[in-house]
Amino acid sequence: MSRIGSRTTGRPTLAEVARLSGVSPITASRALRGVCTVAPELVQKVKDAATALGYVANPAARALASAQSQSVVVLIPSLSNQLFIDTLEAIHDVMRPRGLEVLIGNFHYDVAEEENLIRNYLAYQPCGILLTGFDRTEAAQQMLAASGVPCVHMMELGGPADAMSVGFSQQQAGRAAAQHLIERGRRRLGFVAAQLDPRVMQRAEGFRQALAEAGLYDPALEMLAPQPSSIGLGGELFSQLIAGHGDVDGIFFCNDDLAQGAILQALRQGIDVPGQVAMVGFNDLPASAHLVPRLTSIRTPRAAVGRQAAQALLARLDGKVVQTRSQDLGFELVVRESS
Amino acid sequence: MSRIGSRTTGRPTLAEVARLSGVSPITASRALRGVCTVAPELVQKVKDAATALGYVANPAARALASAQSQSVVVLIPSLSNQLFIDTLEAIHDVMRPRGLEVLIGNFHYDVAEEENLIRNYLAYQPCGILLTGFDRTEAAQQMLAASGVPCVHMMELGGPADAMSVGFSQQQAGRAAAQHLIERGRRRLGFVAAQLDPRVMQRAEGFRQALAEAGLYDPALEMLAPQPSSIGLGGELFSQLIAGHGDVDGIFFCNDDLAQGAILQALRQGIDVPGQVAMVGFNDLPASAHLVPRLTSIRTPRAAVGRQAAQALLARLDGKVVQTRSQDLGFELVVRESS
DNA sequence: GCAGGGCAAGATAGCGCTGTCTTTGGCCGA
DNA sequence: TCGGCCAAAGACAGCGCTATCTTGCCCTGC
Repeated sequence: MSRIGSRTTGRPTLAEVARLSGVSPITASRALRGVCTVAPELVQKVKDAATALGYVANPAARALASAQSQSVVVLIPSLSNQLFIDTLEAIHDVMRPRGLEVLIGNFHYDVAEEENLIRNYLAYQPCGILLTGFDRTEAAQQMLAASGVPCVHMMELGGPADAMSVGFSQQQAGRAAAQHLIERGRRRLGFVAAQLDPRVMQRAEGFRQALAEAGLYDPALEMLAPQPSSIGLGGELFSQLIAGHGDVDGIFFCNDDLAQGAILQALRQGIDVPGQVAMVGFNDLPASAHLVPRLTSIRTPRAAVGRQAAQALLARLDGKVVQTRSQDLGFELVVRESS
Repeated sequence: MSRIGSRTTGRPTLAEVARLSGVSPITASRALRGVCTVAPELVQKVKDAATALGYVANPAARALASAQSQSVVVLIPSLSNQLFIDTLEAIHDVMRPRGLEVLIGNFHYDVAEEENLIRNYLAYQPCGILLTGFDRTEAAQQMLAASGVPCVHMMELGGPADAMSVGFSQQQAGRAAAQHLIERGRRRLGFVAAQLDPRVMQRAEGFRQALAEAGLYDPALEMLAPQPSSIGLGGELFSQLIAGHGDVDGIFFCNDDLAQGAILQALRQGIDVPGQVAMVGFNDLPASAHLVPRLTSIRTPRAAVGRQAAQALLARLDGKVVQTRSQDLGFELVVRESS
């Protein structure tokens, strides 16, 4: 009896496509989704009708009927860090062509906020979730497990035995930085870090271990700042470190922007890099190869992490048996002028 | 008769919340949505029940029933440009607390791809769309108009009389760069640009006009490269320009990364900045203030653009009468050592 | 020649929520 | 005291699609 004030959207519906192509709505639905039990000529007819009408399926109706949306949730700790942007872009590039929507949750390095995002995003019934690292609340882990939605963990390796992960060993990367500086004959090695997230702390741990093994570890040469990493902060921390410990002859920065700030600050203060101090950055951001001197850095496969994580998830969704639950994409020490 | 293989999701539904709180599902729905015709004590009861059950509304069902999703589409030309990330983050920060999902479409500076994205994203029945600039296909414009979904245009001003926009005058910004260099006594002024999108070309136009008015315009001093803007490219274009025109004494770069690359290249080649050549960048990216010499740049309100555009859209959705259809947020010439 | 099996296509029945109309009940003025 | 009115709560139906079951057909094998 509802005549007045139609609640319809005005957009063409599956029923109209079905009518135009002379089949039932279900067949039209199957044809458009590529379900293989439909005769090829019918598929063509349906697709033609859909094109003619400008039909695009209503994702809400689809999600409601199938109890699953065509979307993937990505939870990252920050949008301000180039690192995650590269990863995000790679994920987008894999997912979009498959017709999957990417829902981005920025939890600002806060596990409580991440838990909230998980609670809310699970309501979307995503077909998969891409997470950063393994550090989250008990409640968040339980919700994820209870939902049954496939998860892939990015950036770190390890975690629970049944967890899929794509990343590299942050700790090994820290070790590599230390070993490189030691090989270069440096003995008073500093560590400068900001935004002390779990991955930064893993790098710190690796760096410390390598120094300790060489009998060179001196906690006084560590500058750990909780605030976000930035070029300006890098310059400041570098100045402080040098002012307090003039004998420092090598520094590992937990992120390239800190190292870049330090190089520029050194240039300003007339401190010779690498003559007086060698520097090693992390992530190999675009500017690093162009600085004066060019910055030695540990190149991390951040785009590859996004791409492989996305593909691993897709493989899992396609029902393929995923053998390698944990993919180590490694890292690469790129030696340049600063060391 | 469907007993076996329940199609339900296992998640608590509105009906369960209603049952637990002793009201009808509709009342529960209204209570949770904040519809004001529900008695306060009932609202509290319903909210308590929802919390107790861990209820989160199913967005798909909600969108289907109301013919509108709680999401906003943002279409940007690139994720690789820090500019758009800042804008995006600001949009996120405004929308998320309002419970609105942000759907990001990256159209890679391609109007055909943008048209496609619009077609597909309209199927989501978003409650608003944020667009970059005014340059799009006829079909895209028609779809947007036909959909009736409110749009806000970012980054540029002007456009159709009924269009809402938040941005600044790209052309004026180009003029400002030229005027600054002219005031500094520079006479042989170069223009270096990449990623020649409509906004870059507007800046170019403003720059040219100011030069022409001063009788200083020389097309030979323009370097226009279609590829994406980058530090490396900036260094290359700078070298080429100087090699071909040794008398150039001032350069305006359409983006800071180009200018940064040029400054570093100059440092390497021993070219004095600003002694021999003054440089002005665009966007005032984070590194610019720290380079040696510090880069003069035109600071653009990219985060503010995102924030205001988002708020303008929200105001429109709240039914507020929007007076200022076009918001000019201006720009700021930040003079530093490079000029 | 006919039973049985397999497969393509359709009928049916919701998914979980909200727009719309209807009902209920309390309060006011006459 | 009573009719009328308004606000609050509920009944009903349906948004557009797909999971599931059913039907009908053709082919195979004895």
